[in-house]
Amino acid sequence: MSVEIKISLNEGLYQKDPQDSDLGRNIINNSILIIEEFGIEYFTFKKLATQINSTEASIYRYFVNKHLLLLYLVNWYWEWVNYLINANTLNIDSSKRKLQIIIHSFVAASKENPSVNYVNESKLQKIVISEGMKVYHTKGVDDENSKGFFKSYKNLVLTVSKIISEVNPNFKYPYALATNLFEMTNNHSFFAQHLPKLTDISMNNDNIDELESMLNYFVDKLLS
Amino acid sequence: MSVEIKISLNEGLYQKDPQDSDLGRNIINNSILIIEEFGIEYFTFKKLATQINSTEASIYRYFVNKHLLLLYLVNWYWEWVNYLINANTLNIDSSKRKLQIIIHSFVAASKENPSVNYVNESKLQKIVISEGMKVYHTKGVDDENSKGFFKSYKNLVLTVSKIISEVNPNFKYPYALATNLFEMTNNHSFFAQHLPKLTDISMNNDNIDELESMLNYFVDKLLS
DNA sequence: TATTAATGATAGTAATACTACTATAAAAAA
DNA sequence: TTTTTTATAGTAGTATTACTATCATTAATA
Repeated sequence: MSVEIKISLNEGLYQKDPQDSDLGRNIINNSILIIEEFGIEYFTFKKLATQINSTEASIYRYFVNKHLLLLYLVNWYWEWVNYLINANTLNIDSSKRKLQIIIHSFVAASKENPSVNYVNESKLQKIVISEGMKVYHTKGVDDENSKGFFKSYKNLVLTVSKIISEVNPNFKYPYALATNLFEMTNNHSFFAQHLPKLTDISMNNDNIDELESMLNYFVDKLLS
Repeated sequence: MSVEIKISLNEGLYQKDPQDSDLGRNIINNSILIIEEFGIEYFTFKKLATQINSTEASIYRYFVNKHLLLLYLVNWYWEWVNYLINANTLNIDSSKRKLQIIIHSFVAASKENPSVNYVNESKLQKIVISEGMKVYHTKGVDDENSKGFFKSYKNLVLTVSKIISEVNPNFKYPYALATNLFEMTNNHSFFAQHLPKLTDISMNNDNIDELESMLNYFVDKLLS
């Protein structure tokens, strides 16, 4: 028993929809595995082709280059988190509670039931934490932004900012706080693991409670 | 009349200290210009060599690769901001006021009097805003961290966290807030220019007041 | 004057990031 | 059924990147 979720993404992100073929789904699936393990710098279409017994040329039919492939994956994550938030706040009345659920979704997205079998959500979250910000820190942002490649992120931020404004209509920075919550989640996950002197949370194994507490504390204070 | 400031950086960052020779200073100076204008992806040692009428091989004598060169530049910035903070808070008694000065230093670092003639601080700040986070979002972080390559950042965060704790000794997240202030400064500078839907501040020309106000507001609320 | 250090000049290599063209098998349309 | 289209694989080739190595030249130092 599984509910099929079709995540639809901006068509400009790919040459050919990878969700529509075995090879495409294989590309998604295995690029996540390789990037998560070795990082985006190491990752090449050649290595991916070898791993899935295909060829570079075939992969290029799906994605223009590895940057666009990464952007596709990160967009997928943004859409997925947005979906999670909508699903989990559907029957909640309290805006404060909604915001707690949002924070939980940011932190624990990868703990949710996997919804698409060719996407390892847990590894994808790690990619977003480690490589996510690279998709917009390029000289091509403005161009890509005009093509709508960051629409999913802006949507997510809009969703969250609305709830923030419901909690406190006088708060002057709902967008900045929404963005910051998402970025802080990812940054401090990363810092806890790799640069612990830059954070207060300790995150051995997979204990994410501290991070969630901190984000809730920040939000409570700022919106009080 | 100028006060000479020698910024000393971890020796592992370079093969040969670029501050000690004309070629070295030329490398620093021109790499800042190229990276600021075209981004780190476009930047290569070959292009830099052509621009300064030198050779790839000569540049490799100073830096192992472009990643280490970028890390050197970003370290330089971290040290410089740390220096600015120390200089500008020296005779200040109030911790609250110190924190305001810190925020001002983060936001307006590039507006300070230039201190080293082969470093364009204004362009370096833009590099840090656009490319800074890439220096630690790599698979080599742990290794580089163990060599002390992020010491300057950790130092900066330590300095700021101490002041935060002075303002409110009960605040549980001084390190995270310190880091977040620095990262938020850079992120929202970038968002204001390229992805305005992700922030509330509008930053046409070089009006940085809104950003500074926001950061002060966040700090006040969180530490109250 | 001999020695060392710094830089330049040149060459070469493996990997990356592609593009192009052909072949073949399977699916869809005629 | 035959034809056509589509999807993928296979192969080859190119410019650029990211280096490494070697040797020559010049300037500074002993």
